[in-house]
Parts: sequence; structure tokens; C-alpha cells
Amino acid sequence: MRYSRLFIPTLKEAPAEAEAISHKLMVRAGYVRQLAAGLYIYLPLGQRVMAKINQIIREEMNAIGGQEVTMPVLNPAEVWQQTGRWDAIGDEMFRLKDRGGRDMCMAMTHEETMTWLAAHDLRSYRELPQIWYQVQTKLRDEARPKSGVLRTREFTMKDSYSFDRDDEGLDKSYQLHLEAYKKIYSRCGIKFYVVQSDTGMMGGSMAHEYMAPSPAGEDEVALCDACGYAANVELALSVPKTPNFPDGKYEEVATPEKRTIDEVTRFLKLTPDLFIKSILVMSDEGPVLALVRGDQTLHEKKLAKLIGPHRPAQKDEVKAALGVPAGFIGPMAHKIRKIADPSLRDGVYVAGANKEGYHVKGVKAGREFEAEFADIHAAVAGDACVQCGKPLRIERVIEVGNIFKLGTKYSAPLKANYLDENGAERPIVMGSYGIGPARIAAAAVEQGNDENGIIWPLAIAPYQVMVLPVNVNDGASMDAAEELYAALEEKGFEVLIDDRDERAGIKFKDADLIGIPWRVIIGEKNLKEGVVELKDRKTGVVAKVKVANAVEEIARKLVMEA
RNA sequence: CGGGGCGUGGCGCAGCCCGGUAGCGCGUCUGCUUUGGGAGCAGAAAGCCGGAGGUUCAAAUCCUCUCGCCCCGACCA
Repeated sequence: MRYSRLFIPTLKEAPAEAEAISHKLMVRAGYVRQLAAGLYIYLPLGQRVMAKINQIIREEMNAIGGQEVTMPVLNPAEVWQQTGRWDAIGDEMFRLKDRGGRDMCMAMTHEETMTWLAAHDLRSYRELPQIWYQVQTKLRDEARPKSGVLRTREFTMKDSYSFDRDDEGLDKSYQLHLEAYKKIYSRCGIKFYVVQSDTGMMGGSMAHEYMAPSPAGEDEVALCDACGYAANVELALSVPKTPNFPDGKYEEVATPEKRTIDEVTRFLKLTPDLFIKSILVMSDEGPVLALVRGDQTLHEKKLAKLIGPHRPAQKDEVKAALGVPAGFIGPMAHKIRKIADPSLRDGVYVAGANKEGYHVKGVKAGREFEAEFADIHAAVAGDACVQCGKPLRIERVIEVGNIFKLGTKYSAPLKANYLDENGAERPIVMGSYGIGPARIAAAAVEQGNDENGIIWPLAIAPYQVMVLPVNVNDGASMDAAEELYAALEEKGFEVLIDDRDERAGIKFKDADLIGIPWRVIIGEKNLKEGVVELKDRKTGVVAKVKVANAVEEIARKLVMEA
């Protein structure tokens, strides 16, 4: 392709609203433009990157027997009502009515329609298993679109659905996807972790997420380098370091006006890990007292898994439920449900005395209070791994994919059944597996960039090589450039030739920004000596190669890397 | 949905507090010079100052409402 004909609107400055590196660079380098909050236009270069990612995804999905289908983006309300999600999902679903006044919605995912199809056209165990996938636009009215292409309201998603006879079959389909996904991200050239994840509102029994490390990410994972334990912090288990407990004598201490852990620790000159933090929350079933260690943070998602949706109690609710002003609550002698983090099981702690202006020392689980124990603290760096005891690392990540075992959550309500060998009707056992191609692109930019611009992995770069004649008005340079360009295209490489009559500086800056992995620079002086320069975008290393060997040399580099 | 910030030529910004009818840098166009890391000089085009209402002789500037965008949080199937 000729640069002079390609629409690549590069910018010297990043738009004011861009924050994430990938956002700034993708806009500056002319890959995308924003139409409105969470709505992006993919320009020619961006389009090529997406096409390449989607191609890799398709190849790997086809390799495990996936079959591509196309689903309607516009859905009737009925299927969503049958699974209960029409009501369960709130403002995040775009809803509308057709001219006949029928309720419709824009599909934000396709469990319903895929299962509808299975319900209608899968009849016999002989037809199972099946893996169907789609690479399509989905719409979600995100509460807060952000970080460029990372969280948008309209986005392409590859998702596949597996249909099996039983759990054993699902295991196999799940395993196929688990491996296929690893290949996809590896081929796309991004760093990623596979972590245990919450099944969330998708339902189901097992789930993993594929996480690409990046500070622009919205999630955090806990990782153990020693044994490989990896989990989303939403469910990561960890064992905090055990403090040295002072002697366990139970005594009341006056702590006037000292309410927060911070105030009390300073007042009593003790470290926060010797305290019990008592947090009252209001659940659908009434107030619940959550207990974590003073140096830890309650993880609301972990707690939600135990008690359902909840919110922190107001000051007057604390007083009403416990008869104690907030700031002096202790775990002793309340009749309400109490959930304590396991780190409180042993040891002797300081806690609120359930009496205004007082705390108590020497509080022991099983002696001063009883509670259900469950890991409800947020894992932090340095906590011990539950599997091997080595310290955990916490890293910020972009979720680039997820896989779920759905079981019969959707097949049961939509009556997606099959007949087994004995003629008995059974629900199809399903799995669902998603990938966000735009997030792969963004993650690649987040992971591959320098002060000059993007550094694409070869496999998803919009072009593999850029041929850059420094002076297009020099006949010899242009002849050599055109010849190289034609020869490389002939070999099947994707080549961009910068045939613009621009100053060298501009061409170099644009080339760096756009991030094509390899660059051949044709300069007048070098050409007179019969050489051109071959520059690696990533390392910046420049190699002079003989014109006669250039094509072969470039081909060698490209093939070597691929 | 809660908290904060910002809307001024295509892009990045100043002007607003202390009203007087808009300016800088980059980009764009023309000409000459230049030509290996975002050139120099000369000239030019381009802005209902997000929108509506109000105050005033006069509003980018003050007041009210509204729309949009970004950030933090909540949410994220």
C-alpha cells in the first residue's frame, strides 16, 4: 500500500480527553477516532489490526471444531424474558420498541439466542457436541465508558458456546477453549495470565479469565510465582502475615473519641494488625457484621457471595441494630449474623467494646465471640499464597477474555434438550467463552510502546514492513524503493511504502508513531554504496544490508519472528 | 447514579476572576528557500466562544437551565 493513498491522520498532540497510553497512541497514530462516549470509528490502520486479530481467533476456533455463525444484534424481548435476564439486567441493556410496539433489545451477549437455536435444532445426542461462535458487534449501555477502546458501549466480541451431553463433555469443550485461548493470545504477541475468576451473574460452576498485564487495566489479579496460583482478587485467597500478639488478658480501655482504626492504633500505640475491624452492612436478610483484621480491607464481592447484595450501614442503622455508636462496635455478644475472616481465628485482638468511648484488649475468637469464618479480606501484595505459602504479587490487568462453564443455566429455561441413547430427554450442558479483540489491540499497545509511539507485535501489526525512501525526488532512491516494495509484496508480505514527498524527519516520526515492526530506509548516500538500512522498531537496531540481499534479509527476519 | 474537572478555528491551549465583540502554538492552503529525525521566510483561509434563556447600553466573560466529554467511585452478564 502507498502511504500517500492511505488515510492515516496522525496527530502531534494527544487529545485532551485521552488518559490511557493505548488511547492516546491509537488516536495520535491514526488508528481510531471517537464519535461519542464509548463509540469509536476504526480507521484503515485500526481496521487492519482488528482484522488480523479476528483472523487469528477464527483460525484457532476453527481448529477446535468451532463453527462460525451470525446472530441478530436486534433481539425480541421474549428469549430474554424466558431466562429472566430481561428483568435482571438493568440500564445496561439498550431497549427499544419496534413499530408494532413489541419490546426489543440490542444484544449485549448471545447466550439467549444461541441457546434458542440449540433448543430448536439440536435434538439428539448424536449431534453433540457442538461449538458455535460468532465475531460480532455487541452493545452495552455502559455506566462509564473509559480508557479509549478498552471499555466501550459498542464493541466487537468473539464469543463461542459449547453444547454437550454432560459435565464430562463440558470439561472437554472447556479444556479445548482453555488451550485455544492461550494460543490466540500467544499468537497475538501479548503477555497474559490465565486466572481463576468469579462466575458472577453468568452463573455456572467454573470460570477463568485471561488477563493482560497493564496499568490501564480495571482488574487486579493475585499471582504466586512459586506455585503458579493465579486468581482475580475478587476471589483470590490469601493468608496475611501473622503478627506477634501481646499477652491475652481481657481488659477494657478508654478510647475517648477514637473511632477509626487509624485513630485507635495511634492512641494505643499498637499496629493495625492487632485490631478487629467490625463493619456492619445491610443485606436483604437484615444486618450482618463483617469482621476483618485492622490492617485489611473487606472485599465486598467476596462478602456478596456469602450474603448477597448489601451496602454499608448508616450511622443510625448501626445504633439501631447494635445499640452502639459506630466506631466502638465489637464482635462480642451480638445476635446478628457475623462473618469473620479466617485470619482472626487465632490470636488476641483489640476490638470495639460495644460501649461508647471504649475498646477492649484480649479478644479471642471462640472465647469472646463466635462467628462464621470465610475469607472476606482483599488479598494484598505480600500475603502468603494459600497453596504454597510463598508471598503473592498483585498486578493490574486488562481482561482480554473469559471462559465459563454455564451448565444448564440457559438450556433449562429455554428448553434446550436432547434425547440420549435411552430416549430420555436431558438438558444440554453449555459453556460460554468470550474474547474482546479490541482489548487485545489495546493491551498490545499498552505493552508495546515507547516515547515515539506504538510497537506492534508482528502478528497483529497493520503492515509488517515499511519501505521508506528518504527523498522521493531522487530517481535512484525511488527506483530502489519501488523495486523492494514490489519484491516484498510478491513474497506475500504486507508492505507500506512511504511515497510521500515529506521531509525525512516527518516520515521517521510518523513511522515510529504508527509502529510498523520493520522499516527499510533508502537514503541517497547509502544507495550509492549499494546498501539500505533495515531498522527494527522495537530495538531501534539498524543493520545495513546490500540492496541485492535486502529482500532476502527482510524475508528472513519476518519469517524468523513469525 | 454519587464526587470532581473541562467545553473558545481541525488539534493543543490562553483570554473569563476585574463585561467593551477573540488570541497563541501546531496543522491546512499559496509562493520562494530548505531536504536523514516533526524546517525557514512571506502571505492566506478558517471560530454562531457547546446550546437555550436571563442581567446589561454592551456577554466568551456575570446568573439560571441544559447538552456533551473526561477523571475518581458505584456498576460491569
